[in-house]
Amino acid sequence: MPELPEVETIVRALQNGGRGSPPLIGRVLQGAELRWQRSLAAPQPDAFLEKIRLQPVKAVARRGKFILIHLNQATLLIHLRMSGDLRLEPATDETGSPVPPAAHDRVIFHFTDGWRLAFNDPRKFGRVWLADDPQAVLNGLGPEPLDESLTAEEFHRRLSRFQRQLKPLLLDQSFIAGLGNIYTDEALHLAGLHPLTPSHLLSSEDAARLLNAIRTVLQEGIRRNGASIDWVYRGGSFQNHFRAYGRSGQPCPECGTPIARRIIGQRSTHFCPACQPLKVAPAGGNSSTS
DNA sequence: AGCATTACCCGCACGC
DNA sequence: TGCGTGCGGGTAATGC
Repeated sequence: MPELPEVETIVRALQNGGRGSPPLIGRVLQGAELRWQRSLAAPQPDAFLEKIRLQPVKAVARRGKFILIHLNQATLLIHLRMSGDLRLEPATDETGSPVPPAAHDRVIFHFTDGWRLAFNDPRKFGRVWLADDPQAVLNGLGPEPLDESLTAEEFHRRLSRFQRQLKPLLLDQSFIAGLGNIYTDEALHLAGLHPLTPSHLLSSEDAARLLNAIRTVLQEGIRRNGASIDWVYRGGSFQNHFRAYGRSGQPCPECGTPIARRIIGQRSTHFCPACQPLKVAPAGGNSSTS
């Protein structure tokens, strides 16, 4: 269920407590149960289990949509993909009897204090890595959208570098890290840009407006603890404030025109045909004759 | 050749 | 029951 704001919400809960759970920091790993082998991307199960044993959690962080759990010697990386979630909870109830795993718990980390971190993932798309150097897994990710060091000028240069449709480009994690289907549609609507606009046609003003829109929707998503949609409820409330996503046929909040929906880049895409007109390539230009 | 787009795949649950 | 859909992303094929 994660895009950047949902992952950030989970990370903050593991850092400071929240979402009904205490902090993760400081607990010491005892071991792990691999209930679905393919949820572990690397290394092999035996090496994985041996290396996490008695490792303390020193810090929790996020990069793009990845959750980073820094241990003493290595880093656990978790990607929730479409349906993953994490639960930190006691492994036993008040009477001391073990609490059975939930349906779809794929990996369960056990701590020496009797607590456990369950990686729950109905669709089995999520993955867990253990890496000496997290950069080896994260390599290829584009810039963090909320990082101030990404300037409007640099963003414009990056957009100009490709001739790609905005929607698939913003979904490409090597272009910018953390956006998914919801926040991309929301940002394009807020910026007034058609999802099919070729990226190199954006003016520097367009680019600045788009970067601001991306930051605005991500920050609002974080402020509302993410969005909770489909059957997986996580406590966020951003779904009650969507401008375009999931609102096909309903009035655009800006102009009242019905929101359109079409498939772009294999993903359902929602936009206002009036507020987000398609920018066209300048007429004239190349002649094909020799 | 090289980039951009499209097709397909991967489990599962839910609504119609 | 059957079918369409989905907060993601990798690989392969096709197109320009």
